[in-house]
Amino acid sequence: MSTVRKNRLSPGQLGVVARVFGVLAEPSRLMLLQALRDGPLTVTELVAASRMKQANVSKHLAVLHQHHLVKRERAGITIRYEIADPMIFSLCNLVCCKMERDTKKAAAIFAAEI
Amino acid sequence: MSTVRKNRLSPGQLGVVARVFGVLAEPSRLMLLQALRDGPLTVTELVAASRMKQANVSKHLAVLHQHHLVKRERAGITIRYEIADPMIFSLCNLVCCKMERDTKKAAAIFAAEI
DNA sequence: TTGCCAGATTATCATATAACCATTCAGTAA
DNA sequence: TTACTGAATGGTTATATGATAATCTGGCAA
Repeated sequence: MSTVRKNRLSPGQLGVVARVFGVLAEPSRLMLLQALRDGPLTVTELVAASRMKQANVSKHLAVLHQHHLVKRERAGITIRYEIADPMIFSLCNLVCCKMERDTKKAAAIFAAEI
Repeated sequence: MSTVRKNRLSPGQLGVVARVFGVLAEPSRLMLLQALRDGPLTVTELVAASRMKQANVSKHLAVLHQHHLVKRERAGITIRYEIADPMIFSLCNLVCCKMERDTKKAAAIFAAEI
């Protein structure tokens, strides 16, 4: 594992990585992922949870599924989506912690100026 | 710290997180970050390393700087950029490891692309 | 079969952004 | 001051992506 840790990535690999980040670069999709954090949900439930139109939810779910971030499973007439890779939450936590650091830093600077 | 670990994020916070992912969703910017991995570089050096036009490099650096992913420092007539937060590499490693896992499942498709 | 419902797909519009070129700004030296 | 150079900025074009409405599909029940 981790042949990537030392070596540089090729332009092609960078493209793939960028693509994954691009999938996460949408608040609507992050909201859907967050809604799925406690377990699988159907599309209808996600529509209710996100206050987005059904077509919109469906499209975002398609993008997430395409990049293997969610799994789908038929349950009778409905379809249940669930998180495919908990790594997503590690990613979000890293970014959130960074946000907190930046905020504290900004607050400290602000306080120092007064 | 990590008040974020349990709670849901507000739409506003999701927007900020998405924004950071959006900054990383560009192969050109990832390439610049990768080039900066071993230490600070000037804009000219980055232009050479990335094979991009100077204006393009400058704009991407501005985006990275705006989101506190790189720091800038004047050195006489030149400006040296450097990584502001090594967390970036943790992010990339997570995504790369995920790629490796996914690739094992569909090695043929990925190999064809390279 | 028909009707219904959950979900996917399509078409269209608007917005966002990257690449390129030319220009401008800022720092240094003569 | 002027000339030179590294870096930033503006404008334009092309492409990509998101939101919405309307339509289509596929499974289930009567």
